[in-house]
Amino acid sequence: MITIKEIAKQLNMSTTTVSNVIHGKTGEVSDATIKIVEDYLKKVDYVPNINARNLAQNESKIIGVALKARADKYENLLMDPFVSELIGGIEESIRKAGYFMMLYISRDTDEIMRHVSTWNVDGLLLFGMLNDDGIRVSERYKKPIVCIDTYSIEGLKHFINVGLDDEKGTFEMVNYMISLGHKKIAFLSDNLNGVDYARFSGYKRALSEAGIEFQKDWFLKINPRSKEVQASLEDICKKITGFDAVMCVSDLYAVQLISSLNDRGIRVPEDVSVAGFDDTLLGQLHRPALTTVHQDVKGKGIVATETLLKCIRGEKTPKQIQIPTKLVIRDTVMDIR
Amino acid sequence: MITIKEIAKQLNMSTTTVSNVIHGKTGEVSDATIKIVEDYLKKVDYVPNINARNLAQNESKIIGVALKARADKYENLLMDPFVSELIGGIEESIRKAGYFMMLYISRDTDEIMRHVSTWNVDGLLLFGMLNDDGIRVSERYKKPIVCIDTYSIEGLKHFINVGLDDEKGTFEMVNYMISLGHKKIAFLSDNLNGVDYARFSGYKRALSEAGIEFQKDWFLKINPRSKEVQASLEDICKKITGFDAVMCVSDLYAVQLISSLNDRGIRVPEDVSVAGFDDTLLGQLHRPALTTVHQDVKGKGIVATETLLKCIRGEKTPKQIQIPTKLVIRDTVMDIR
DNA sequence: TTGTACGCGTTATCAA
DNA sequence: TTGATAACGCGTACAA
Repeated sequence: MITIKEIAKQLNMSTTTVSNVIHGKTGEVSDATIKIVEDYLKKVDYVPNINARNLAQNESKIIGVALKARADKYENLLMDPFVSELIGGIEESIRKAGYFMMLYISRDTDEIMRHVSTWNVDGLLLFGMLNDDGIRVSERYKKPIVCIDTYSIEGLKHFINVGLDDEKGTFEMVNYMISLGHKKIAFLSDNLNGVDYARFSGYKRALSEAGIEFQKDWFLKINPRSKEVQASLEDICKKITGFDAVMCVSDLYAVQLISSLNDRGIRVPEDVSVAGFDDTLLGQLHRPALTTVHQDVKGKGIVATETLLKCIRGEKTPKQIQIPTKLVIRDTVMDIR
Repeated sequence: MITIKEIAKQLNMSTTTVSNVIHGKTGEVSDATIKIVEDYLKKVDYVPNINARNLAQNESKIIGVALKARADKYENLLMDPFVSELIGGIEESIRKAGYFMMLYISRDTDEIMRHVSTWNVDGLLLFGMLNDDGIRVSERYKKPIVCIDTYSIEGLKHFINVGLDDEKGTFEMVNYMISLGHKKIAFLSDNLNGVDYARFSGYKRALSEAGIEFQKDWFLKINPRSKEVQASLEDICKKITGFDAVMCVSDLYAVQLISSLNDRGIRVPEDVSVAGFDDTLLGQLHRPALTTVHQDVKGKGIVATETLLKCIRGEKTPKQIQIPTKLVIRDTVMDIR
C-alpha cells in the first residue's frame, strides 16, 4: 500500500501538498501541481490508511451495531427474520451515508462498551437492551447512542429510542379477535420484559375492556433455544385445546406454532386462530397467510440509523420516535360468531 | 479515553512498563509494579486505541465480510434466509476468534477492494462473486481471501473456496423425483451462473440419464426484484400446468412458488411437486414441509471463517472445501407412479 | 528492572 | 503556493 509520504517523495513535493489535493483543498494549490498529483494518485491507485486518519482526526466513520443477546437467543439471533431485516435496513443506510458498519453481538453490556471505545466508533446502534443495561451504558459512554425497541424506565431520560407503540399493536389485534367472537385468547412469548411486556399489556387491556378475565395460565411460554423449542412447542400444543385463539408476540413464533399444530392435526384457523406480530417474510409466505400486526422493520432500521447520524452531526432529534403499526388481516384468524 | 502515556505519567513510570504489563510481558517487570499498574488499569478502565495499535503493528484484527450483490438482489440481500444464516455463522466464529467483523455490501468489486485496503483488514470473506470478478481481485490484493460458493474457471487457481457439490445435490433430488414417476420437471432460478449453473447442470444430467429430453422452456426464470417478483411468479404459475414437478434453486424460491400456486388454487404436491435447495428455516416451517437438499449453511460460514483464520496464521489449508449435501425428504414431492 | 526514542500514515499548524 | 514539523496512541528495539 502506497503512502502519502512515498508519493510526496516520488513527486518531489511535501506531504502537505499531496494531502491537500486529496482533500480537494484546491484553493491553496496551483493548477499545475493539482494535475500532477491527481494523475499520480490514479496511477498508483492510492488508498488512504483509515487507521492513521482516525488516529489523527479522532473519529472513525464507524457505526457500531451492537446486538445484545439473551442467553437463550444467542445461537441464532441473526436467523430471526425480524433481526435480519432490521440489519438489512441498518446496513443499507450506514453504507449510503459513507460510514462503515461494525457488527457485534454479545450478552455482556460491558463487553459491548469496551468494543465501542476501543474502536472509537462515532456512534452506536443498540438493539436488545433491557431495563438496567441501559443505565450502565450511558454513564461510561459519551458518543451518540440510538436504541431500537428498548423499554427502560430510567433509560427514557438518557437515550433516544426508535420503537413502536407495541401496546396499541396487540391491543388492536386482540380487539379484532374479540370482535370476531374469540373469548379465550392465549398470549405466546418467551418472556415478559421490554417489548414483550408492552405487547402483553396491550393484550391484557383488550381482554379487560371486553370484560374477559385474564387467567394466569393463558400465558404460554415458549423456549427459543434450538434444542428445546420443539419440546416447549409440544407442551404448548397440548394446552391449546379450549383456546379460541393465540396472540403470538412475533411472526416467527406464530409460524412455528402453526406448523406444530398442523403436525398434530390441529388446523389453523378452523380449530384455533393465531395472530403474529411484525409482518415478516415468514408470515407473508406462509399458507394460510398470517394475520399479523405490521411494522416496517427495514424502515425502523433506516430511521434509527438516520437519527443516529443526525446526532453525530450535532443536529437536534426527538427523544422518542415511534414507527406506526397496522393490522394486516389475512387468513389465520377466523370469524367464529 | 485514557492513554498509556497518561497512565505512565500518573504512576510515575514509563510507557514501556505499562505496555509490558498490559501485554503480560511480566518476566521483565517486578511483581510490585505489576500490581500497581494492574490495579490502576482496572480503576481507570483502560481501553487501548485500536487505531493506534493497528498503525503501529500493521494489522487490524478485522475480518472483512463482503457480499457482492447483483443489481436485482441488492435491496434485500440480508433478508434472504440463506444469507442471514450464513452471516450468523460467520459472525459467531469471527467473534469467538477475537476478531472483528466489518460487513460490506456492494455491487462493485473495486469498491470492495478499496474498502478492504483502506481498513487494512487481515483477511477477506467473499460471497456472491462470479467468474471474472475474482480475477480482478486477486491481482490487487495480497491478504488472504476465502470465497464462499464461488465458481470460477480461472479463480480456482487463485482462491480458496468453500462450497458444495451443487451439481450432485440437484442431480440426486431430480433423480429422486424421477424415481417417483415425475417426467416433465422444470427448473426455477433467477439466473444460470455460478452456483445456479452447477445446480442446473445436475438437474439436466439427471434428466438425460433417465432418457428425458430437456426442453428449453423447462427453465423458469424468476425475477427477485421485490417489485417484479409477483409479476414473474404470476407468469410462472401460468406455465406450471403440464409440469409434474419443479426443481427450485433455493428454498426461498420454492416457498414463494408454493404460496403463489396456492393462491391460484394449484395444490402442492397434489397438482405439482416442488423441491427446494438449502434447507432453510423457511422450508422447515412451511406446511406441507418442503422436500429439499440440505446443506449446513451456518456450518459453511464457520468453516469459511476458520479456513480464513488458518491462512492468516500462515497455516496450510486445502484449496477447495466441499460441505456435504443431503436429501431431505418431506412432503412437497409426491409419488405419482 | 525501567526508561528513551522512534516509527506507523495521516492531518493540521505555522512558517517560508 | 508550498514545505517542515508536531501530534495522534501504541509497541518495541535498544539503552541505561
